[in-house]
Amino acid sequence: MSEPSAAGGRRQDGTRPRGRRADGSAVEDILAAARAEFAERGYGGTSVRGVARRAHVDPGLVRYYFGGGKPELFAMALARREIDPAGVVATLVADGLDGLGARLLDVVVGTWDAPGGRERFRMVIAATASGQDHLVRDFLASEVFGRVRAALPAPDADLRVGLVASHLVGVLVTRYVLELEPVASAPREELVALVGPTLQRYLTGELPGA
Amino acid sequence: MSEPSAAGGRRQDGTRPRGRRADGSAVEDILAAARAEFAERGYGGTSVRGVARRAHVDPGLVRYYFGGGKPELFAMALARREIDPAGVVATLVADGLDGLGARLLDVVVGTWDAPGGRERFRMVIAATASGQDHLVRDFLASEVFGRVRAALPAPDADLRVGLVASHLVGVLVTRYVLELEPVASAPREELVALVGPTLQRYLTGELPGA
DNA sequence: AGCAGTATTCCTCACATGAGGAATAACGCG
DNA sequence: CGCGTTATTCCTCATGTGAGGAATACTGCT
Repeated sequence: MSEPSAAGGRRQDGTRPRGRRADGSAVEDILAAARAEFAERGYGGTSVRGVARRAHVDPGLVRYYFGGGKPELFAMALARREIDPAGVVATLVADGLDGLGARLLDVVVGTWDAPGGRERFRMVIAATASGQDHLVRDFLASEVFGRVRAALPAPDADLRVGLVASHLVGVLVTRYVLELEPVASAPREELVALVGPTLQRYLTGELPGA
Repeated sequence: MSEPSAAGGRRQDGTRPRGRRADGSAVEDILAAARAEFAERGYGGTSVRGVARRAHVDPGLVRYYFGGGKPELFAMALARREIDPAGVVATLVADGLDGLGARLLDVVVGTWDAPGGRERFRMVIAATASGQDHLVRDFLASEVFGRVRAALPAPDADLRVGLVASHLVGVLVTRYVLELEPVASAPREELVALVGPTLQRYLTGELPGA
C-alpha cells in the first residue's frame, strides 16, 4: 500500500488517516511545536491551530491532550521534570556563601544553555513582559532567589539578592534574547570568571553607600 | 442637543457620530491605546481592532493614520521624538570614562522611569524575545553601546561593553518586567550608587582572569 | 450661513480562531 | 483474525481579524 499509515500525510482524496501512532510520538511533537511557536510568535501570537499545523496533527488532538487550551499548552511546553531548580539552589546555598555567586551563575547559565533552553527563556521573558504569565517569575522570586535571600544576614538581604537577580537576569537576557556578542557566545566558564566575583561582591561584600 | 459631538459615543440608533474632533486628539489616543495594548497583550496578541476599541475610534481610522498596519503602529507607539538617545550617550562619553558607568545608569533608568517608559520597555523586550522586532535591539547595539565601545581602549572593549550592557539591561528587566522588589521601586539615585561602581569596574577596571 | 476638505464611520469580504461533538480507523492484545 | 479502546480526524458554529471602499458629518474658513 502506498497510503500513509496513522496520523499525518494526506490521502488522494485529501483526508488524513486516523488512529494512533505506533510510536506514541504525538504529545512530544505537539510540545516541541508549541515551544517553537511560543518562542517565535509570543504568547498572544500563538494559536492552538498553529501549533497543530506545525506538529502535523489536527487541532482537535491538541485539545484532547491539553484540554485547558493555550494556557495549559504553555505551561506544559515550559515544564521540565528532570530538573528541580529549587532543590538545586538549596544545595548550592547549603555549600556556604563563599563562591555562591559563581556557582549560581554556573548553574543558571548551564541550565538555560541546555537544548531548548533558549526557547524556553524567550518564552518566559516575552510572556512576562506582556503580562501574560507571572508563574515563573513568582516561582523564581520565592523558591530560587528566596532561598538565597534566606541565607544572607540581615539587614540588607533583600537588596543584595535583588542586585544579584538583576545581574543574573541581565546576563541571560543579553545572551538569549538580545544575543549581543560577545556575551551571546562566550563560554560559560568565561562568564562565570568575569561575573562571578561581581555577584559575590553583591552577596557578601560591602555595598557602596551602605 | 443631547447628542454627542464628533467621534465616540453612540446615538440612540446605535450609530456613532462622524467628523473630526475639535481637539485633534485622535492620533494621540490611538498611540496611547496602542502602547497599552502592546504592553498588555504583546505584539501578537494585539490587534488593530483592539487598539481602536481602546481608543474609542473605528478601526478604519487606525488604518487611515497608520496605513502600514500593526508594524507601523508598533513603531510609532514606541517612537519618542523628544529624546535622541544616541546623542545623549555621545555627550556622556565625551565627558570622559571616569564615572561613565554611573552616568549611563542614571540616564538610562531616568529615561525609562519617565511616564510611559515602563510600557515601552516591556513592549520592546516582549517583541524582541518573541523574535518580532529587532530594530530597537540593533539600534542599541550600534548607536548606544557602540558609542561606548568606541571610547574604550582595545583589546577587550567588546567584552567590557557586553558586561556593562548585561548589567544595565538586567536592572531594567528586573525593575520594569519582573518587578522584583526592592529593585522595582528603588530610588534612581540608590540604584546608581549601588550599581554604578560595578559598571565602572567593567568599563575601566581590571577584569578577572584577564 | 454656506461650503470644501477630510476625519471618521459603516459596510463588506475572506480568512482565522477556539471550542464542542460525532465519526472513524489504527494499535495492540487475546 | 476479531475486537475493544481510544487516538485522531472531520464537521460545525460563533466570533474575531485585517483590509478595501463608499458614505457622511464635523470643523473651520470665508
